[in-house]
Amino acid sequence: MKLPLDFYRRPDPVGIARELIGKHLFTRIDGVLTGGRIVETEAYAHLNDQACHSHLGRYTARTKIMYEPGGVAYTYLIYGRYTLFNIITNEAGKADAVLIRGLEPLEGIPEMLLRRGITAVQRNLTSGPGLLTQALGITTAHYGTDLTGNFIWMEDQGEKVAYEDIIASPRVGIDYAGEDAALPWRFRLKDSKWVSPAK
DNA sequence: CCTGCGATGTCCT
DNA sequence: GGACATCGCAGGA
Repeated sequence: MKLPLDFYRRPDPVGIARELIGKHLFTRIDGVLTGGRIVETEAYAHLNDQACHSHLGRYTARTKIMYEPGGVAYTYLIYGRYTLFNIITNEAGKADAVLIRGLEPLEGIPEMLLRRGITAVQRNLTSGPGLLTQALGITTAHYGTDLTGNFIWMEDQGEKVAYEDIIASPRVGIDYAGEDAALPWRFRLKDSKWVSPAK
């Protein structure tokens, strides 16, 4: 079933990031269904987390969507070439987010290969936050997209992932966050080949 | 207005 | 292991 707004509008982005492992992410862009199983996430909290774009209430053109009620997409361009996809969680004004970092491709694989410009189903089809967005057709144009709508959504397909099968470790690429860089808020499905290659 | 750089990935050595 | 592409945004002037 499609994850409802209630799922997103809760506190504790860390718990939500963990719960999203084993859920499914779908897009229907230009009428084409693509999607897969989420195997890697990271949590970003508006409180006491220097790595979070909304840290200290920072409110800019880029971060304003984070202050909406949970259940919308936060997309942004990184390094001038990759779009990263986050879900916004919590209630309005409590700007938490979860970054989706790894996906096991399941649905619409031919279209995803086409978008990625590769011919074989291999790890770099959807392993990595900048790659899965390409495969799914997510761009900065999807900034603010309703995650319970018909373009981007998540589903619980009934899978129960065992606690010990989810590996928690420090987040990637946030050395600037000082001691918060050590927080174990990156979650990966154990033994999945579809987690991002990042250390 | 101007400058520096990032929640990355790829290619080269 | 290291260089670097490429551009919107953040922050300072």
